[in-house]
Amino acid sequence: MPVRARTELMTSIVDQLTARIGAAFDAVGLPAELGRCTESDRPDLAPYQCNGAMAAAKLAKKAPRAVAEEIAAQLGGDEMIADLEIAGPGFLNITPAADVYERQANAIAADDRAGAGHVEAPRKVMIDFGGPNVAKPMHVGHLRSSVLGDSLQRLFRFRGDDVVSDIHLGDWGYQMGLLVTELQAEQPDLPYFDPAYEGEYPSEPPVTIEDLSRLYPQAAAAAKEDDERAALARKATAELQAGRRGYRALLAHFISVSIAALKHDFDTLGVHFDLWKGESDVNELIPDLVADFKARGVAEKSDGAWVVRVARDDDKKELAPLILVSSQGSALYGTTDLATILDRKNTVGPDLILYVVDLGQSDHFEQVYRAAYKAGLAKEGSLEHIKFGTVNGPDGKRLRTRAGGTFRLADLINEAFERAKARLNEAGLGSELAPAEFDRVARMVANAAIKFADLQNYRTTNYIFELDRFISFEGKTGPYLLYQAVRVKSIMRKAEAEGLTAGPVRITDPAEAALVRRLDGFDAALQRAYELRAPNHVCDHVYALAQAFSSFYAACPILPEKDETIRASRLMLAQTTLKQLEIALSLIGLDAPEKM
RNA sequence: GCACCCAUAGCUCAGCUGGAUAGAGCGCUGCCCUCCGAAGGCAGAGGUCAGAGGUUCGAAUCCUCUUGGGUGCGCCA
Repeated sequence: MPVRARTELMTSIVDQLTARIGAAFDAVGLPAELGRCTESDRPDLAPYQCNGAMAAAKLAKKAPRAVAEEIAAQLGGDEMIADLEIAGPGFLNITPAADVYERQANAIAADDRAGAGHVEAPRKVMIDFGGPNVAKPMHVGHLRSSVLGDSLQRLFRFRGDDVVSDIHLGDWGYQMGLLVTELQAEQPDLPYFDPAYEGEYPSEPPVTIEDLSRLYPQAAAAAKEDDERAALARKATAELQAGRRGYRALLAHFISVSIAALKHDFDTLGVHFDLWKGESDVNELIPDLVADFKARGVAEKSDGAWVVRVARDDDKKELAPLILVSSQGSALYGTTDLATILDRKNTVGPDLILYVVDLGQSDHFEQVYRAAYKAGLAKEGSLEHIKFGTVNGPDGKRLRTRAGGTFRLADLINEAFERAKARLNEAGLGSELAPAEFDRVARMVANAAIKFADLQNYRTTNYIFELDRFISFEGKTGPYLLYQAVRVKSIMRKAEAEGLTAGPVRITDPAEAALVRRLDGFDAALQRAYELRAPNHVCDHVYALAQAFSSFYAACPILPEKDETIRASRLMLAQTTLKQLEIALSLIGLDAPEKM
């Protein structure tokens, strides 16, 4: 099959109509962009609409209805349009010819991407997951960067970009000094603390992940209370960054222990990174970067520190300068971020970097981006902060444990898993599946619940975490979507067992046409999600598709249908729906089992 | 104090570059399984889109102000 033919076939009905109506606008001397069609807001009147005539009225210096009539006259003999009516001030209501749906359905059925297109010019895109900290266990905030970032990496990759994802661990600052000194207080005899020690350090880490998650809060609390304790940690931080051997060896252990634990959590969620780099990886680049910034006048001295001024005249409020080197001589968060941009420029060469980080850090990233542009480390506009809101409890405040502490991500994942198992047992699935398979299905359900609940909201929304609602199999939830996919799979299995095969789509019922329209909207939904970096548009589409299938399923018998042609057609619709469902689900990180 | 994010049905949330009668889920009221998975479908009630101005043929959407909430604001990350 020639590629060009497929591309031609895969133009959505909306786009085909837009092209034709655009040409009609062009023919009467108006901009073709006015021909843009959309699915109708009034499906009771017609399935598609175009509002261009009203926008054209000013340009054409005519009444909008008159423009609409001219366009309608242009489109008189169009074989794709069965009916075109002018309504209200100048709406064009368009009903496509009956065979349009059939042709489109068959094209989508034949396409292994189920109608989804590619970006026109693929780019190299890096996705920065905003780094869990080595010292601290992941909390619910990390759920959002993980789930959102993962969906974006899947979406961008699917659309054709060359994506490199990086977890970007927080493994370098003051927190590390806190950890080192806290461990020293507990186990002063370890060789890492002996400056005179010259031998090899043990290859076995001196701590477990449990030790780390105990030591850090302990140290942080102590340092908050006691300035001397804090000073000790600061000194250790400086020595670590200066390269003190024992401390660097300890850091390597902390990182490897943390990565092992993080990998476990991320594997459970089904989130994967190409790179497990961290802040400490770019330390070597900092001295030259700082020297370069000073030499070129990008950085200047201010109150004993070296800063990069990033304020702009048209700012509504003055943005504080980015502090490159503190008055104590140490590198800060922003310095490391700049060095990371340099590192990525040298090793990956991205056209675009997306930072999936909560919106509380907006100012920080604005500073870093401006400094990077100013210094020529990145092209203006090539760094984007993909910001997101908080996960809240039922009280509308940040989600906390009953005791008031931060909510650990691992606990949340685990709780969802337990609830999913209980629910599946109620449904009698526990006795039907082998234990390992049962757990696998429960995991899929739990992840679907958590991920869909998160992604169906627009990124910046602060949403309330209610596991009861998310894990429900009824309504707009992840488990419901899995159920729909599983139901279609069951039909396809049964069809295969009975030796029934799919055939060309023929539209015999309004529910079939509605399903085709929904299938046909796939690419538009993906484009919107891609452009806005907003997977909630993918969620909307999957849910609408699942609903359209359910309506179709209720209205149109598939396997029981007596007419062979119609049965084959409906099987084709079911098969195509399943294909698109599975692709769409994969883009939000969900995976449907065979049975549940 | 300043900046940013937000305010839409009883509750939780959508709303694509401004378009007709503002949508979905939960909850509520009715129907629909001798038939493919009813974890479903169909129908209905429920809204001054926080408030007030403005731009526009047209505003939940854009601008200004007010009220109410969240977050951040020079040497933590």
